[in-house]
Parts: sequence; structure tokens; C-alpha cells
Amino acid sequence: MRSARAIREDLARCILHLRSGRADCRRSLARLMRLSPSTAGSYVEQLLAAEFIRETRTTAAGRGRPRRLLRLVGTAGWFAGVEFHAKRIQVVAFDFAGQTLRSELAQLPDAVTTRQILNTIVRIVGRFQKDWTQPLLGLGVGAPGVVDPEAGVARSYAFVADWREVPVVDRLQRQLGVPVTLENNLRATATAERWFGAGRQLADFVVVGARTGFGMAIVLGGRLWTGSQLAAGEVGHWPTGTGDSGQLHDSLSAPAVWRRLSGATHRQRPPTDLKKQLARLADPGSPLFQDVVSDYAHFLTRVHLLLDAAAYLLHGPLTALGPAFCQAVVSEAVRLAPQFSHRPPCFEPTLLDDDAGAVGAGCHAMEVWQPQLP
Amino acid sequence: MRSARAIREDLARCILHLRSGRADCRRSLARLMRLSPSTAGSYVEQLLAAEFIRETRTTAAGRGRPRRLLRLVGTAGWFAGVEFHAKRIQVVAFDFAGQTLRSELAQLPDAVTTRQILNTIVRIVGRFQKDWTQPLLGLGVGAPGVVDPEAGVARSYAFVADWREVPVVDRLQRQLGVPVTLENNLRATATAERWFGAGRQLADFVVVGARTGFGMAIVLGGRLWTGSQLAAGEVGHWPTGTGDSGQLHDSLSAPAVWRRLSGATHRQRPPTDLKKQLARLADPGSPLFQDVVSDYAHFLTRVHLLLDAAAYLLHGPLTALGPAFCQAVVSEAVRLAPQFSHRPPCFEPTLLDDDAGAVGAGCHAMEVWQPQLP
DNA sequence: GCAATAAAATACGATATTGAAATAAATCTG
DNA sequence: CAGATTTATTTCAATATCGTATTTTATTGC
Repeated sequence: MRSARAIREDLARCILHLRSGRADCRRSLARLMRLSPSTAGSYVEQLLAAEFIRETRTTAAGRGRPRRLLRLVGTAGWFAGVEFHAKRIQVVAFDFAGQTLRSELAQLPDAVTTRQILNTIVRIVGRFQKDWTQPLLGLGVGAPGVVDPEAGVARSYAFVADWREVPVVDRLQRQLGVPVTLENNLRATATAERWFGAGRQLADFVVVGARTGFGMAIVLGGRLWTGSQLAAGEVGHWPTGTGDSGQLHDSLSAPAVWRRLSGATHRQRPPTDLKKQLARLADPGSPLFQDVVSDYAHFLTRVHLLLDAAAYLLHGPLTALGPAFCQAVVSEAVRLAPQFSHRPPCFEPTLLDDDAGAVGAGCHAMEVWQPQLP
Repeated sequence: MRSARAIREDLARCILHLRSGRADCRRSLARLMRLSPSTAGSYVEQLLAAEFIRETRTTAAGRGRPRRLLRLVGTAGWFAGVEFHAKRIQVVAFDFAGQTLRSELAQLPDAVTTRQILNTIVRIVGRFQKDWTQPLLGLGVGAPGVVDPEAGVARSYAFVADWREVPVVDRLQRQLGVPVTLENNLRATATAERWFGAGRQLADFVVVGARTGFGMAIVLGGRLWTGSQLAAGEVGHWPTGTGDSGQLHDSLSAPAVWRRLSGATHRQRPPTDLKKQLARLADPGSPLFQDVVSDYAHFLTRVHLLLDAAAYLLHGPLTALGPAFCQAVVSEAVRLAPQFSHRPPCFEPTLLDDDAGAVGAGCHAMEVWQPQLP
């Protein structure tokens, strides 16, 4: 016999493999999970009985007996994902099969409070719940700043005054009555990449997040690395140059790049349509542009020499600078570290939308969900 | 039923837990491996029958029934570990319980060839084998340069002319008739830290290797990170400053630091007793010393902001500069990144000896070994 | 000294997973 | 088109692991 918990875990893993497309029939499940074909068959039978999955047609591709394709039943339930920062809150919902159902973006008032943020989450998700007859299976939250996923507590975030030691999971779980997971928003973005973006093919990659600040989320061997003090990827504080003048935040964040390209002063606020403005300012020939490229290349070179990840995915407004920007950065990196020439680092703008953080947060909820069987 | 392979793996894990001291009785084994008490008992019974472990006395610590302590039988066999670079080769042997049996250091001739290196390994290990009646259970090799552990092939190493695509594992396995593992020598050092050094308590740490070159080995979540192109930790190629002048090799490696402290020119060869010379040159008050400290602090700050590892362990001749050096680096790092002040990065000289690389290589062999039961 | 308490190890029936062989369903081959 | 080949699934007896209850062996308190 095996513990009921272990079996639930295995069944949940089956579902994750089917949802990701890594497996699509009994045999591929068996191969992926190192199970015997008979065990995979028995698991599938249970999941079929519980109506979590359904057998679609059998497709004959190639020689032997065709596979009996398995697909998740979308109507078995849905997951919600929330991501926010001081100014706005993004909520998405997708069904059991991973299909997006809804997406909602709400602006937050100036000087927003912790209370207001949590209430907004509850209100929007509650509305989704009311509009949907199927059960909400889990909610994932991607919060800015320092976040402790294990404890379910958001530790700190500079841009919301009273956001300190917020027991997000406890609070939302109580109010919504569903399992809640918490993760840093940039790391949630990395999870979205792993499920729906370039990370589907990659075991290890880095998300480079250039927004208000500048940070990184690191996935190595398929696992999100949060750091021993929950502070991995805080490269925005890297000192620039050898002196102790500024930090990378001041030169590589989205507002900083906008200022550098537009010639705006530090006092000028970045425009609300930052992406559009950046797209307009992108001129690969200009020395200002090349300065930015050079700084990014120095950064990329160092990170790639240290981590040797398979890909570096750029998120945030700077994607508006286009693939030419990333290509220029890679070229410059190869110049800085000639040994890269053999296989240059893969630094690319993300293919995901702006709701990637919310989607990724929902993915976290999806990853921890487990079926409850009779 | 379970596959014989899966059971062998579980039994091997039992032995690793017992050797590391994480477990010392049936119950603690069950807890660590998430087994039922009865299963743990049955495993222990098998290992006792095969004489891999032995029951020592029962110690009563605390209330309830005292644990029946389990210990590995040292005479069940032994492991060998080899580490080398262009100039010397280090071989160690330790028994099944992890006790060091022998250690041998051999100098290599100038312009040494691949053939000579492999022959030397075979000769020394063969001699060990002849002197020892118990069976050699595995040999681990820690090779310099780029190494592919999965393929068992050493890809390249600049300082041995014909060291390119060397099938180390194949070759040695054939000649010695025992399982052979291969790893980069600095990463092997990290494995030694994990088994016998500061890494015993740590799930994630970084080995900073300042020798002829300057590099890092990264352990995250207990797993050695080799990089997607086998090139993780090659920070020696980091460009220094924002210009494109030199790289960290030129300022942080052991010979470089010796030159900086002693005022020697680039043409002067570092002395053979580098450690002694460095110990003599260590003067925390001197501006030369503080320059080195500053450069190390810049490096540590960046790495710690990126990785947030629990510890950074300095290996190589620079340990002769004493703990004062590391403390100075940490102080300077805290000055560069004030957010560290709350919990400064742990940067310390290793407590292991110079044979750490060889020991770690042997640990790799130990980790992959599996019992063969009737 | 004798219950009460506590922790570790063992006993044993129940059962989930396994390996090997059988079966199923397609393509390929001559 | 029949048989060989290939791949996927199912069958079924064998058994390793589990959960629970029980036993063992110590300390503690009265």
C-alpha cells in the first residue's frame, strides 16, 4: 500500500503533465513519471472516473497502435491569479485545462492601503466566483517586494505605506474559502513563462524584469530559486562601476531608460504610456541608445558567466524597444566575453502579455492543487 | 511490488543519510525519507544482513525507548577521489564510513600530457588497491576546466596541451574495473564542503575558488548547479569596471592578489609557497590590502544580491590572508549595500584542507554508489 | 517500587504498484 | 492482403510498502 497523500500527489502530477502537454496518453505519463504502464493505466482510470480528464479520439501518428489521447476537462473548475503593485491590480482566471476565462485590470488609488488592496482582491475574485458556476480551485497572489511563500506572508514593499508582514494567505483563505498561494510577482512571472511562455522548453532560465525597479527571477532545473533570505535576484542594487555612486535601478529600470533616451531630468515623472514612448525613442543608431545597450550588455555578461542559464527573458516596458535592442545587447555581450561567440547567450523579449504576473500567480495555485478523491 | 532499481536507490539513500549523520536509527531514517516505520525497519534489516551497517549500543537520551543506533561498517569497502591540475595531482581514499584512509600528493612534470595524467591516476589508485584488501567501490575524478559529468568527458583545459574531449570515465573505468564519476574540480570542492565542511548545515552555498584562476561553484537547494552549457560560475571572466580593460582573473586570482600585495610585475612568476608569502603580506592597514578587499567586496556584493546564498566559502591560497580578510570584505560589502546590514552575507575561509577537491570527487563516487543485493 | 508517560521498534493484514505476458490496433512489406 | 513490425493498453499473479495496533524499553513522578 502507499499513503493516500502520496497517491494524491501522483495524481496531481499526472494532471500537471497532461495540462503542460508533456504527456498526452497513458504511456507517455508512465515514461515521464517513471511508472509502470499498468500503474499509469490505473491512475488514468481514477482520473477518468472522477471526471478530471476525458478520453478524446485516438490519433494514429506513425506506426504501432495509436495513443488514446487524454485531455483535461475544462469545466472541472478554475483557478484565479492576482498580481499587483502600488498603482494597479491585475486579476485573471483560467479553467482546469488552462484556458483563459477572464482578465481584469483595476487601477488603485494614490496612497493605497494594505486593507484596500486585499479588499479589492476579494471583491474582484468574489465577483468572478458569483459569475461562474464551477468551483474556484485556488487563488494565487503575486505580490511586489519581499515575500515569504512558505509562510504565506508578504514581508515588505516600499510603495504601500503599511504593507509590512501581511498574512496574505491566511486573510484571503479565510475570506474566500479557497486555497491561496503567495509568491513574489516577478517570480510569478517566471512561473508563467514556464507554463505558457518560452520556459515550456527550458529547464533553466532567468526573467529580467525592468519596470519601476530592476530585478530578476531565477529558475534552475525547473525550480524557482527564491534565495536563502528570500532576496535572490535583487540585482537592481548592484553598484554601477567600481566607485560607489549609483545602482542598476538608476540606469536599467524602465523609467531610467526612458529618462536616458528622452533626456528627461530626474525630477520628471515617466509618462503613463511608457511603452509607447519607449517604442518611439528606440533608435539603434543613437549614442544614447548604445549607452543603454552597453550597460545591459555588461549586466548580461556578468549574469550569464555566473549562472549560465539557457535563456534570459526580458519583461516590462522595455520590450517595446523591440528585438533589435536585445540583439544589440547580445552582440555587445559577445564582444565583452569572446568565449560567448561559440554560443551567444539567449536574451529575448518575452512573448507573454502584461498579465504574465497574474497568470503565473494562478499557475502557482494550479501547481499546488490536489484532487480529492472518495 | 516495486522495481529492484527503486529499492536499490532507497537503500543507497539510507546509507547516505546514515553516513552524513542526518539519520542514526530506524525512526529518523523513516522521518527523513518519508517512509513508514515498518519500511524503514525492513530496509535496515536488509542492510544489516548485507553487513553494510551494524547496530551499536542503544543510547538513552531523553524519555522514551532509546534508539538502537546504526553505524556504517567501515570495512565494507572504500572510495577514492582524485583531483589535479597542470602541476600536481592529489589522491585520497576514505572508507565506507567516511573515514580518511590515505592521501597522496604527486607533482606532475612540466608540459604534462593527457596520457601521463591518466596513467598517474591509474598507477596511484592501483597501488592503493593492491595495499588494501577491501574492495574499491568507486573512483571520483575532479578535473580542471570544462567538464561534462553526464557524458563522463572532460571537454577542455587550457594548461594541458592535448586535454580536449578526454573520455575520462570510459578510460579509467576500463583500466580500473570500478565505477568512475567525473566532475569539475571546483564543483567537487563544493561537494566536499557539503559532506565534510560548512555545507553540512547548509542547503545552499557558494564556493569561491581563488587559485590560478578565479571561479565559483554553486550549490542551491542541495544541488550542484553546473549550468546549461557546463559553464556556471565562470566569473573569472567578468569584466572589471565599466570599461573593457581586464577581467576578475587579473585582479582576484591568487597570483594576481600576490602581485598586487607584493608589488611584483606581471612577468614575475608567483612563488611556489604562495600561501606563506600571502600570509606574510597580509596587512589589514595597508592601502594595497584595502584595494584587494574593495574589489572582493564589489564582487561579493553583486553575487550575493543575485544569488542570496546562505554562505560563501573561500578556497585556495587566499585563505592564508586569514579571517580578517573575509571580515573586511564583508564590512565593505555592507557599506556598498546597506540593506545587508540587517544580516550580512556569510563570507568565510573554508575549514577544509587542500585536498578538498579530491575528497569531494570521492564524495561524488560515494553518492552514486548503490548496494548490490542478492 | 509501581503506575504513567514517551519514544522506538515490530507484527500483521490490507492493498497499491509492479513485471511480464497477453492483447489491441495501427502501419509497413513484399 | 497476409503476416511482420511497432507501439499502446490491459490483464494478472506476485509482493513491497503502508497503516494501525502492539510490544519493547527507557524515564519520570508519586
